[in-house]
Amino acid sequence: MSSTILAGIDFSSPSHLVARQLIGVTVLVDGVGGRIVETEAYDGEDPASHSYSGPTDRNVAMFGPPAHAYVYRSYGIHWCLNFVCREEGHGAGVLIRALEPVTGLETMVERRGTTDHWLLCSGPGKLCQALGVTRALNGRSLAAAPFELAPAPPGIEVVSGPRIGISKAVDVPWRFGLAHSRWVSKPFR
DNA sequence: CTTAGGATCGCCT
DNA sequence: GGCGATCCTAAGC
Repeated sequence: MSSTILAGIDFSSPSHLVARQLIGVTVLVDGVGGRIVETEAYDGEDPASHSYSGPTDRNVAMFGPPAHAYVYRSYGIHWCLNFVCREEGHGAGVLIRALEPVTGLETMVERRGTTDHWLLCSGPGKLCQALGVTRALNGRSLAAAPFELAPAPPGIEVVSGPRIGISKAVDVPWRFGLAHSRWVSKPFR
């Protein structure tokens, strides 16, 4: 079996721990990407999670091996990227909500149709468009191309708060962000 | 500044 | 038929 440790993170850990550790990690897709500044954790026992009611055709990747991608379509329009974590079969993952764009700026601008760098990756749907993430990457290993992960630098300061855009478990503080970052989808308070 | 509506797919009741 | 782990645009205050 493949290792669940990537970029210095043990993806077999509970989702909220992985979500916190992912802040500051660099993620590239085909060489385009940046530094993760915002994540949200979801868990198999979590009413707000897609995996709460068990596997379906859409969410089956969440029940597969950790350190793999779960990509789903949101509101019929956007793609959203998750990193599967916890032990296999549990159905947990971390939603990647925002990046600080670092590499491949020209490609992101072209894909997003805006030259405003603040709008390139400041939301789960936006960053998938900027990085070219689609269903084609669903279930793929994060340890292999086109994915490329690099560890976070030491001394990262992480803040947390309630998750965005959900109607269940609204008070669970499983949204994590890089402190003071201007690249998040919405400010923390 | 805030609020409202449309786009449109997969899963639910 | 309804409702999302969203985003964009337009209109109102």
